[in-house]
Amino acid sequence: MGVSDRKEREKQEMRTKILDAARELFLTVGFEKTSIRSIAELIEYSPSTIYLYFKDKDELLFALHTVAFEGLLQHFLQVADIPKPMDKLVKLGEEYLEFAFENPELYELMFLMLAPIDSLSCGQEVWHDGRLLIGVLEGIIQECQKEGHFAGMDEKEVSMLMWSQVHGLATIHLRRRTFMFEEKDRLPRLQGAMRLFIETIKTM
Amino acid sequence: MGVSDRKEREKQEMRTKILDAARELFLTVGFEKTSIRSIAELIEYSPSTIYLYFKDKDELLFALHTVAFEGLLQHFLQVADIPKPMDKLVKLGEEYLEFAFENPELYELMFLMLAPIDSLSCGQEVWHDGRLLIGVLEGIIQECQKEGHFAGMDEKEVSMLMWSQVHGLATIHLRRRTFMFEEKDRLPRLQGAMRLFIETIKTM
DNA sequence: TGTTTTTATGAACAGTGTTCATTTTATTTG
DNA sequence: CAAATAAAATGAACACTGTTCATAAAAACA
Repeated sequence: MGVSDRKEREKQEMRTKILDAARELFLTVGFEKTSIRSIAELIEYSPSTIYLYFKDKDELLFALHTVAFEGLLQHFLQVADIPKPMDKLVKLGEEYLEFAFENPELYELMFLMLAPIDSLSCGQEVWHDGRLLIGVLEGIIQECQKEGHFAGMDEKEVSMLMWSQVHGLATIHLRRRTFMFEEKDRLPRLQGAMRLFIETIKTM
Repeated sequence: MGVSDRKEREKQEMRTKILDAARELFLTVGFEKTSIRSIAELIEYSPSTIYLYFKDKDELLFALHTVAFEGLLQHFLQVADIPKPMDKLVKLGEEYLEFAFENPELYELMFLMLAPIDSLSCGQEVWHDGRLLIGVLEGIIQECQKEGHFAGMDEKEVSMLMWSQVHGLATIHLRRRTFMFEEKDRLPRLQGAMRLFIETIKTM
């Protein structure tokens, strides 16, 4: 039956059509203001149609989740051809922050939002994308260890230290907590902290 | 006129009554599920009454904001009688994480939520509470510098480094991103990273 | 007591996510 | 090709949300 094949393909096309619209609204008007109804309007279907392709809004968000991780992975792959492992590591951190600042809505989806994770009954395959990125980080850390860095340290702990550091800087900024400081101090504080961090791990 | 005095007092009592109810719901059923209507029901007033005492939901949230910061400040004051500045610093970080883990909803309000900050037209007095805490941190860092630590470093940058580090750990955990790892790995990873961090700053 | 000011309310508005009976469209069968 | 069946799309409705505003109750003042 060639028909059911086409049906399956059309179903997939509709899913990506919805996803694309969701992503567009998500990135332009922000997450808060992206409603099922607005997505439906953009693709010129009724709101209820969306529920034929996605269980609920969280499942829709989670599908975007994967798209977002692929974006960050692209950034990560740019470090591959850097020869020195420690330089790789530094560049990785910088790429991470760059992605976070340039794609705040996607970053929110990946590392800040609670909704799509709490609901989705949390099967382990949900975390595939995230684990991949952590894997890249830990791989580079192990390369560094072969060159004598992070001696006697667990690469899992080192990766956690580094991830949480850049994630902390990213979220403080994305959640406007730098507004606490007068404007001229904001960027220097962030950049200064990052520089300090880089200097520190280089000596580890 | 003793009357207007009493009126003012009653107005204040009503405000705290609303705030207490909001806080209770906030901490029990969570932020997402705390609605104006549910607050009104708890204090046995109509929803519209709340709007006589708070401009909107964000202003209400922001009032809780201050309450939350006072809670963390209490934790911070516990380090005052520790003699060595570096021990103070370490304890401060541990207290910070303890507060975050024990009061996830308050932590969210203070450092994660966007709503009460974006709306409130952001007068500088809004940040008073946060600046106070950063002030405590920077004070202790300066004490450390007098003992030879963080030589040649800007205490603003060091404080940013430390804050973002513990904030990063806190949010990764609070936002369930540790679920990426198998269960037995989660706490060790967090604690390991924190231990590494403490060891590192002790050598700075 | 009558008037004015303050305080509280219920109804309504516009929005949300979601469900479901009904209708439209597409496919298969006689 | 026409009728029966299966699939897809929809509009109306439900139960929420934050918020506003004219009206009603209560308190303060004259």
